Amino acid sequence: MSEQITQLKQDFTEGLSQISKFWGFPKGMGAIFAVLYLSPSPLSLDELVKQTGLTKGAISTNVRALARMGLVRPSTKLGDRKDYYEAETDFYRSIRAIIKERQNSEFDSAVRSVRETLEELEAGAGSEDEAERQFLLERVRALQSFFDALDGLVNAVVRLEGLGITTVEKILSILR
Amino acid sequence: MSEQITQLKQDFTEGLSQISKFWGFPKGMGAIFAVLYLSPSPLSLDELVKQTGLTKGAISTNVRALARMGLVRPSTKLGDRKDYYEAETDFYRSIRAIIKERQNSEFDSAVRSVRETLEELEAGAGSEDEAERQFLLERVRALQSFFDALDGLVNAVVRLEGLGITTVEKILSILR
DNA sequence: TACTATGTTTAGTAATTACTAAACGTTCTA
DNA sequence: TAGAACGTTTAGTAATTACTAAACATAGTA
Repeated sequence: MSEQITQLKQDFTEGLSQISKFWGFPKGMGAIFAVLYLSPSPLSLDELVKQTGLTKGAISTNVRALARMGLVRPSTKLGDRKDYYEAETDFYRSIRAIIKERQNSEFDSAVRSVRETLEELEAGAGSEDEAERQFLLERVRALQSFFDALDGLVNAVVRLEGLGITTVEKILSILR
Repeated sequence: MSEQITQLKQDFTEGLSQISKFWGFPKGMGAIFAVLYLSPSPLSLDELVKQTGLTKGAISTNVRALARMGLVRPSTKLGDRKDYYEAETDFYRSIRAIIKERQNSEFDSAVRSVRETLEELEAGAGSEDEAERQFLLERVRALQSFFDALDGLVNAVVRLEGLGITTVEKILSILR
């Protein structure tokens, strides 16, 4: 492989690592995805070890996380018991998977806790601090309805089969 | 202030701390915002120290970060040289500010690096590994156009003056 | 059955990040 | 000008996270 192409791949991998880190994922996860994305065929764990410089353990955990997020697909070769992985190339599909994955996370439980706060506030009518309670009620309600709007949007996206460029463009046309 | 309300505020603060952490911001940032959000009037740094349990230093840096993100607004009282802060209650406005803020970050430079990879690939026509080059070109191009689509969406949102529930609902109606 | 090839888990380490405590700088007031 | 009341910066620490190395588990093969 030419010097230049090796260099290009390295730069690209570095870039995706940064992006990964930026979004709160491990740097190594970005690197693994980059290597898979630039490979024309699925790669085994060992090949990933070679190409990323990470150890088996790190690859193993990160690649499975990627698979859960739908950014990577497991695949197998007949008569070969190695696990192979390849990059998902339909990013819109991945986005949906990521969102779905996140819905079962601590994020959702945190959002739920806001709703609980709201419910308790609503239940506590007529207590001593009525004025304050009203104020809090209003604020927490506003936050909750913001979360609900986001949630509606996210769910709509997740339910879609074919979110693609055209859908994005339709949205854009509304926004102008 | 009643026992119960104190408890509610604490739970709420805890919840926002989690959410903050989940999105890759410091836990303390969420706590600061929560306290401000539940306060009917702007709070000084010292009051924030009391109510969050963090130190002046931490408050100082975090509250300024919040201000840059548009989640919090500085305010002043006449004849009082303390800095006061209050929570932004229009979340759609905050979202826009956050996105804007992020545009000048390492994220953008990482995305730029992908574009550079692409340009180099395009420039390198006719080298030895023509087949591989073509393959890489295709893949990197696809990623780039995905980024472009996202970028378009984000920019459209940022440009909007009044992204509100109605806009979100319009989007939702398309998506169904 | 033992051996080999594989992926996973675990215990410890390195690196990063968020925070504290205290020094510092600035501005107002006496 | 000295002192007080602030907010900011800094140097060090605690807490968290991502990783490594190696033990482990499992399944296929001789």
